[in-house]
Amino acid sequence: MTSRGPSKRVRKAPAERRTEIVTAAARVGLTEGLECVTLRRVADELGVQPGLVGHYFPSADRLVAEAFTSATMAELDSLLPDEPADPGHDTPLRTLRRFFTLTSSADFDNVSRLWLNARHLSRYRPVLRDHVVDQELLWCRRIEQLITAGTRTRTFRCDDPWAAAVRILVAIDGASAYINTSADHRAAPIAHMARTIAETELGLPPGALEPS
Amino acid sequence: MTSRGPSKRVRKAPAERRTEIVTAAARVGLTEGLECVTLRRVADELGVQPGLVGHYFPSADRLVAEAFTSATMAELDSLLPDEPADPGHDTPLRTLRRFFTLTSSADFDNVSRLWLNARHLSRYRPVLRDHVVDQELLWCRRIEQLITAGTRTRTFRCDDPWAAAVRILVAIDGASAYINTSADHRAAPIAHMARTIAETELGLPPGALEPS
DNA sequence: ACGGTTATTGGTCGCATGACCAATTGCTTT
DNA sequence: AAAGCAATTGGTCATGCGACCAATAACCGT
Repeated sequence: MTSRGPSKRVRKAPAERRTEIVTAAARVGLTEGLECVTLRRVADELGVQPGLVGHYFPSADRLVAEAFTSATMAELDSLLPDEPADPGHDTPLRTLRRFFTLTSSADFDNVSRLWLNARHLSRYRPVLRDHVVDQELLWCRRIEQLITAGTRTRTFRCDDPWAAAVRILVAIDGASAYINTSADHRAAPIAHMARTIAETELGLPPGALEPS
Repeated sequence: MTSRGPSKRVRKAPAERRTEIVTAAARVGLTEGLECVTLRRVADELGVQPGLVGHYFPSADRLVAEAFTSATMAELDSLLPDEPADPGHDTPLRTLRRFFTLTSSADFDNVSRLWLNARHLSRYRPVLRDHVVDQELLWCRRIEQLITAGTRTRTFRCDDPWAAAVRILVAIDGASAYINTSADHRAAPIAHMARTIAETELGLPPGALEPS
């Protein structure tokens, strides 16, 4: 962690410090929830005085909003890299399969919690709300692109890639709505629902998107 | 509203006062959000001192949890009355159709917000969490019963009513996750998704659940 | 009519938050 | 080496929260 000492003062370039703050805030928001992203909490995450965080973010709302964007942006890039590294090997089918494997894994739980968190908090915080809407559209577009690509290679059959992307995300968000309350009874019917819906939306045979 | 006067003291039977408090708390939770259900807010909703609310709810957590249960319980009873008033006229198909009409209407928005709110807050509040799980199962069972009834009259064709009920609710919850952030782009593909899924789950022809 | 029970008042306490600010000190430029 | 800029400190302030409690007054049974 950070040194416990009497706080030797460290001076950094504003840009660097700013991203450092946002990154720390994103970490807190992802693991503990966005309501824990406070000036004080982020400050001692960095071993710094609360006033400093307040200096970079005169309004705490912006900090929360940027923390959310930072976290979800990073997650999206890990789920669906914008440019596939190896176009020959990373087919749309393979990428989508990997996507469902990842979003079904327990590592995605904190991300589910974050989305739930942000969508609720958007009720009270307009700034956050704007960021959430942006990210929702971004995620949706990223999936749409993937579907469109797969349609061109005849892997998928889909008339309206945008609508398909929207519906796939609805299924994922619906399933992850229970992340904090999951009763075991519901687990089974839910587990593969998003994957199944995706298969029908894309004209794939059942099981085509199961992890290989 | 309540009188503004120097608060003539009114004494009520404990049971009555208690339900009065819970009802007021439910109203606040439904319209303003569960984080607004505070001792003070509920107290002046009733024109009463905060200490009184604290007297009936030594832990504020229970108040929030009971407010949620009260609100969702009432809503469920209005959506799917436990005993159909007229068994000859209220067929399962009709009831389900009405259910989708109501859940799609704007009057349901506050309920969607409440569920989203509660599911997120459950992350931090174990007592609320238990109540949410109970209500989730209750809503699910109520739909399962309806499906089972419709299966007996050969209206629906469905092997696993429980799984069908779960998936229908996932679709509804998925769609209502965007209640606070809805970008218009997504509105169209989402609108009828739950209804469509229900139709396929129950072996109904497309449009069978559209409002008549 | 009266006394006792208890629902209700009206206040206090400690804590956490965001906002704000003067003083300090590290770094860069001259 | 000196000066100036600004990143950083370390504190204050008002607000809203839950918890707690002694005093009060409304209602009941006698």
